[in-house]
Amino acid sequence: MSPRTKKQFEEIRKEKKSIIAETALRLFSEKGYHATTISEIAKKAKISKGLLYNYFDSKEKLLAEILQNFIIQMETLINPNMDDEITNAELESFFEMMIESMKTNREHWRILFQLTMQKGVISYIFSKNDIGNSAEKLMKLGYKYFADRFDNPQEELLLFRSVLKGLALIIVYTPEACPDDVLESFKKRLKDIFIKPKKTQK
Amino acid sequence: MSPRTKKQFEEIRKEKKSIIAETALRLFSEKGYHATTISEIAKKAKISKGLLYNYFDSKEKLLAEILQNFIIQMETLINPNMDDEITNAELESFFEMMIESMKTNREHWRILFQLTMQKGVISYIFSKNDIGNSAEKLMKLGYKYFADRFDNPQEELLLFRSVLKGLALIIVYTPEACPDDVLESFKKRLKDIFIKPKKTQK
Amino acid sequence: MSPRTKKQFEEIRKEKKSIIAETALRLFSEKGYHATTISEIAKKAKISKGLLYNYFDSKEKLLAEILQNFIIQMETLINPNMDDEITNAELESFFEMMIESMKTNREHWRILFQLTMQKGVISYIFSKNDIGNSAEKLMKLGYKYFADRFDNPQEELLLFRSVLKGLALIIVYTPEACPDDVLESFKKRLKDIFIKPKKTQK
Amino acid sequence: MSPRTKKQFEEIRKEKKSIIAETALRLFSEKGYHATTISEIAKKAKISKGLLYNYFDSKEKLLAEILQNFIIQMETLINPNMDDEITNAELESFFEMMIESMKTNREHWRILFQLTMQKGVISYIFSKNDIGNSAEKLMKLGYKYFADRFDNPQEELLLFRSVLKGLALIIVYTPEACPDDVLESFKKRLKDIFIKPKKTQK
DNA sequence: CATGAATGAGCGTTCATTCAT
DNA sequence: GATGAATGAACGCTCATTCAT
Repeated sequence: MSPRTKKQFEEIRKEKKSIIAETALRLFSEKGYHATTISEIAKKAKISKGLLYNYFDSKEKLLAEILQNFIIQMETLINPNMDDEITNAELESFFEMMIESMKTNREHWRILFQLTMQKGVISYIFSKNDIGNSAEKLMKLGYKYFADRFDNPQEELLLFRSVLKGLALIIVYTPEACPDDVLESFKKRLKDIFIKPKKTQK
Repeated sequence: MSPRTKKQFEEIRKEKKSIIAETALRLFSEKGYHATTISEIAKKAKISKGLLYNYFDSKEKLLAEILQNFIIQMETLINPNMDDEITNAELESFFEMMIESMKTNREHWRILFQLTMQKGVISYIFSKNDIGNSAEKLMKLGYKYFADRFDNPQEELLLFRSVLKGLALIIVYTPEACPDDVLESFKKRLKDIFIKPKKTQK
Repeated sequence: MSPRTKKQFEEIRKEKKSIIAETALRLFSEKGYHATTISEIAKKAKISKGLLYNYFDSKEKLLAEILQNFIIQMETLINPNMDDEITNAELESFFEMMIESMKTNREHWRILFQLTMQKGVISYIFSKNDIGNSAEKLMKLGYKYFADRFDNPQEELLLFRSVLKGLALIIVYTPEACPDDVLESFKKRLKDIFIKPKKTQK
Repeated sequence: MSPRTKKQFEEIRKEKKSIIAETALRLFSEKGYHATTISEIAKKAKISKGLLYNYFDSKEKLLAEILQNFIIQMETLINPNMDDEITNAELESFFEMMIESMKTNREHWRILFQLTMQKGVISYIFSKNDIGNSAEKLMKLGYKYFADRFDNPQEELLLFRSVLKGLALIIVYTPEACPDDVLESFKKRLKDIFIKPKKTQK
């Protein structure tokens, strides 16, 4: 029974923090941020309220921290590694990754959707990330992608964004409405629509 | 000097009620139902909290009343007049009307989006309407529409729903991202994709 | 169509005031003073809230005024006309009158019971009447009555007061529990118990 | 330094809950249920409003919990152990226990009196107990008791109930009006009146 | 590290009272 | 005289947060 080493303590801390975060994630995504109480999170995570505040400074910080990693991850996904152009292959893999992410991170996406739909909370969280910048940059690259391939790039970009956003909603909120096989053929359909060779410069 | 007539009172009531409802509509749509307080609504509507309850029985009823007309309107829009089949013309006008509704009822749609994304609140309000039924019926008719025209109707229905949902989000939350002219050509694009003659029966 | 005379106006005022008072009396007695709202009284009396305040200064004053007459009436009932002694005949008629009053003024009595059972409200109302004094005086005379006739006057006075109070509760709150015929024979029983000739002075 | 044990917490809870309940009991009995506010109870109990709700779910539940034990106790008192008949000894001990209860549970009785005198509140609390049933059964047994002993049982039952009710009011609200010695001789007087041998069957 | 008792600001709501008409 | 819209203080209650242990 030697006293636990610092490392072990840290391990425990990390694990407990993770449990809390996951519990909160689930509750936030199900009931919404405002409708979820700290008491409920603590109870479901089987710890005391006091301890929760030992790990997270506030309810808002808890939310922020939960989304932090996910947002960073999304940022890298959104933020193409090259700065000048999106290739067909990149768009294709962007598709795949986004859909994969929606399927595996349903709860994060739900929270994100809720937050983007109301003023206030989100700004605080997003202010710490470059996600706004990344999104803007992506939009420009996207526009260029479509401009290089379609006669009406704005229209096509809008279609692209609509489909993706809508699909996200469906996957995240009514997954039973898009079983895997349908989703697979659906992806093909999307590729048929959006992935085209660049127009030849005359 | 003489007391106000019944008509005058009615006038006052109607007008004030309308002011309150509009203020609440705006705040609910901006900040979300839960994050909006009665105090805030009252302050923004420049009345006392007490008076609000002279016009609306509760916060929930206020929300319900705000959405009531809109939901009924949506229901008739969603609920096709014929029970067996959707024609090309009907789908086209459905498009048009939905997009028109999103543009003119941005705030109602925002609230609706928020509500559908969290358990609880919505059920009470929707329980009084057949919107669930209508939606289900529409889904079936939609499937039939695509089944009559496409080789892979499930996939096509998913595409259709995705585009519509996504477009709704964009129009409602970032209208600056889809100016009228782009939207017009976009509608044509959609029609090209989804409106097709029925496959001939062999 | 000559304009109404002052007298007529007063007549109308008086009548309306009476309607309000009666409505309030009924509600106070049924639901209790605190649980009855001014709005409810006004609605049941078919007048506006504002008008009610034209006739009564406040809810408390309304209550006070309702009880005023009744209390005065009770006071004269309680307050024996002679100052030195209660005769057998007087006690008998006191019996009769009290029971009669309970039967005919059920609602007033209910309010009175409620009020005597809580601090605060009652003091204000009773402070304007001599009912406290009268009661005290009566108690002394009562004691003398029993002292002149019974070996254990204190005990007998307690019995007397208990019976009367309890009977009041029963008549006022569960009148169905004492139909007229039972009540009649009951009165005889009471007289048998309490009405006796004075003990002869040795 | 080390966290409190479960036992310690239980101790604290129990004690504080008791303080709150006693404070509420006193205020309810003095001012009435409706006229007593949660703020007042909290202030008098020297805790915050919030804490009160840590111990009691609502004002109504607080009332219910305060009365719960007392009502159960009353029920067993009221509910005679045998189902067919009340004996002289039982009536005598019923007397004694009732009077004892009124003296020691003055505040509970006050609340009970108040509640029985207004519609609404009481029903909720009583619905959970069989007190209504018990009372009804007692009434039948009581009638039988008097029918077996007196020529006019209805009248005698009414007298019995009146005396008891009235005495309760006096003991509970003006205890100074019935000192112990008077009460003792009073009880004897009552026994003389009501306790008699059964009439012999002819 | 861990507990949950305790706080207090603020919530949705009610209602006696006032006042312009 | 008569109306009911309007007020505001106070109600019962909730909950993020703190802190003694």
